[in-house]
Parts: sequence; structure tokens; C-alpha cells
Amino acid sequence: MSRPKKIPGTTVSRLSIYVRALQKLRQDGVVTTSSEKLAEQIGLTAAQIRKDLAYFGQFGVPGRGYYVENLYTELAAILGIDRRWQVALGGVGHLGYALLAYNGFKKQGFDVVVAFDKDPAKVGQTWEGVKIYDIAQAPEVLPQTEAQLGIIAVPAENAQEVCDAFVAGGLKSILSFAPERLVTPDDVTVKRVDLAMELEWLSYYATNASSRG
Amino acid sequence: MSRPKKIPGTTVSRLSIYVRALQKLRQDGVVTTSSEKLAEQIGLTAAQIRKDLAYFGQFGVPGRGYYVENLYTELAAILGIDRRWQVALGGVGHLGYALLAYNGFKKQGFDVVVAFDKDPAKVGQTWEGVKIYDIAQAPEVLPQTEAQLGIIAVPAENAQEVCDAFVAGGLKSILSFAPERLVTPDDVTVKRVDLAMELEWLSYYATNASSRG
DNA sequence: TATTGTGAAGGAATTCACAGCC
DNA sequence: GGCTGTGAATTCCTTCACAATA
Repeated sequence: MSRPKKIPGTTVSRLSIYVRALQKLRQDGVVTTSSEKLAEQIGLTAAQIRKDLAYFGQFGVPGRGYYVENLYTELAAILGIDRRWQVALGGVGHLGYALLAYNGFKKQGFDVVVAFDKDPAKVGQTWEGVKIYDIAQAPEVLPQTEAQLGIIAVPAENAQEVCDAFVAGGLKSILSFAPERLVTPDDVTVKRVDLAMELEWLSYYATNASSRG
Repeated sequence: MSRPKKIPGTTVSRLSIYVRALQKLRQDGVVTTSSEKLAEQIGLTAAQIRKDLAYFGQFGVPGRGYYVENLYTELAAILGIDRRWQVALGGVGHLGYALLAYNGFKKQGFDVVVAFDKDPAKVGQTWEGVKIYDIAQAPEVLPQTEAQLGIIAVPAENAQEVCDAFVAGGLKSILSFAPERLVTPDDVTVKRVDLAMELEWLSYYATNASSRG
């Protein structure tokens, strides 16, 4: 089954934003909305929202707008979050632990089910109900879990090693917080988040005194 | 002093990537590079790199390429990271603490110098050499510090409150980890990082089995 | 009447390709 | 000869504007 048109990356990156907006409306008991109202709520244009949604189907009712519950269900399915995801965590340092305990993940359907570290003092322990293994064991341990997504939260110099172990363990989707380019087979998707880069972005705008956020 | 052309946001967002690449080359003692080599290193096209750099000046030498040290210095100045930045942290929960202790910030020139929380058990303490104040004190405390950037690491429901306190304290640049749209005056720049959205992005690609990272 | 979905127009970003310079 | 900087061509994304429809 294939989609009619090629979907722009920019559209995909906005799907989560729409889902968040709809979650909020649902929570507030709002039954219907419109591209105009969503645009207002999110800070985009109505035309863009309609065009984005149209890539995936016809979810609206002309003259009426969108049914919040219905649109939410549709978008959640498209994003693949109409289910729970099991996540493997590499690195249980400060950042890794914060992610392990982060409620925002659970709320959106992501459960960390297994963790890895190379520190012998941590290996074997159970934190937040999650057992910590040696990273070298990842290739054997991962297939025994239901984890499909991996998060790398180790220093740059160990990131590739953790990444390789995750790939050997069968993971195809990896979120990395290491400021380092990771080499992977073509069928593995890596998404990088570089926290310092986000601050540098602010530094640029603070220095060059433009606005826009 | 104003720039010749209007600089695309996409170009700005790549500056940090170039700086990272140059830092690595510097570290490895590489003296010169070229748009071709940088493209290879980073995973972009050579033409795009040349075009990006050309927005800011003529840093290269035809026939030779770029001098690593020189280009690094130029880009660091443009990004505003040829100095250290003082940062205020709002929220010293798991994530906040991880950011407080995060070495990647210090390495790129960002020092957390003051922290805020609403938990009386934390207020008054000093963690990692950083004193924790009550968030309500931010408007008075911030002006006594050199902090220009703020990081919000509190749950969504408290984010606006922290944001308001930061703005009242004079901060104009804010990085927020709360999955919540923040309302600010026009002269305040807010950059949002939503960790769950990053996983949702992976979820989309894992579900729809395309690649591209 | 109100609002969608969409083709067409317009704008932005990327890639091409090459003149000019070291 | 090799590589930059940059106009021109192209591709990609957004906005406009309106026919279709509940």
C-alpha cells in the first residue's frame, strides 16, 4: 500500500504538532475544530494545515471543519502512536536517567523497557523498574525484548559503540543525544538531537538581535 | 552594520553543524579543508556549504579551499560563541539536573550560573556549584547575575509561569523542553525542544518503513 | 453559510554549472 | 589544476483563491 503523493519532510515534522494540539482539544472536551482555529492555536496558516492533512486523506467536512476525536485517531495512526513503543536506552548517566524517568515519554506511548551502560557499578541494577545490562550484551539482550527504538545518551566518544551494539541487536530506529555523526547501515534511521546546538541557535539570535522563535 | 542578503533560517540552523565539523578538524590538526571534504564529513552537498558560507562573507581561497582555523573563528563569531554565555535554569528535576551537570554545554561555552525551582526542599541548596532559588525570586535574582539565556525544564503545566518569571527577570532568549506553546513579548526568542516529538518522528518512519535520517 | 480540498501561483531553498581566481 | 563564489535552473514548500460540498 502506497500513498498517492510524496510527502514533504516538513509536513511529517508538523504531524506531532497537530497531534499535540488535538490532544489538548480532546482534553478540553472540544468536539470540532477547523483549519482556521488550529492555525490560531498552533501558530501556522490555515492553508498549510489543510494541505498537510490532505497528503494523508480527506479528514474534514466542508462547511463543518474537523471532528477532533476522528482527526486525532487518524493522525495518531499515521504517526504510528496508536500503540505503545518499547524503547532501549543506552547510557544511564545524568541525561539517561532523566530520560528513563521522563513522564513525557510514557504519556506519548513510549516505554523504556531495558537500559545499558558500561559502568560495572550500574550493570545489574534496576532503576525505575528497568534493568541495566552491560552495553556489550546488547546484541543478545535486545532480541529478547520487544524494544524497537533506541535512545543513545552517552558521551560522544562512546556513541558509535553503543550505536553498533544497538544495530547488532536489531534496532532500526535510533534517537541520539551525542554530538557526533553516527555511521549505520542504510536501513537504520538515526535522529540526532544536539542540546548544545539548540543553545547555539539562541546565541546566534541573541547576538544578531533578530527575533523569530 | 547589516548583512547584504536576508539569511535563510535553514542556513542559520546549519552553522552549528559546520562549527562542530571544524572543531573536530582543528582537534585533529587539519589545517585546510574544502567544501567537498566538509560535505563528505557532514553529509551535505558541497554547493550548499559554499552557498551557506557565502551569506556571511568570502572565507575561502579559490584553488585552495578553507583554512580550518580561520573559518572556525569566523563562524564562531557569527554564531556568537566566541565568548562564554551565562545560563539560568528553571526546574531542577531529573532533566534539569542532567542539564545542570551536562558537559556538552560547558564545552560549547554555556555555563549554568543560577537555578530555580519551586520545591522548598531544593530551594537554598547548591548543586554542582549552582545555587537554587525559588522561581518566584527570578525577577529579582536574575538581574544580579550575568545570565542572558534561560532554559526551562519543568512540566508543561508550570512552563508558562517559569517563562513569565524569566521574562520579568530580563531574559530575552529561552530554550524550553516543555511540550507547551509559550506566550512571550515579541522581543523574546523561544526555542522549543520536545523530546517526545523526536521519538514520534522515529515512530513515523518506523511505521511507514521509509528511511532517511 | 461555512469550510474543506486542491490546482495554480508565488516564494524559498537547493543544486547546477561555470567564470574567475589562486 | 583545483576550488571558490555565484547567477541561473530546478526542485521543494507555502500561500492564494475558489469550486465543491455538507
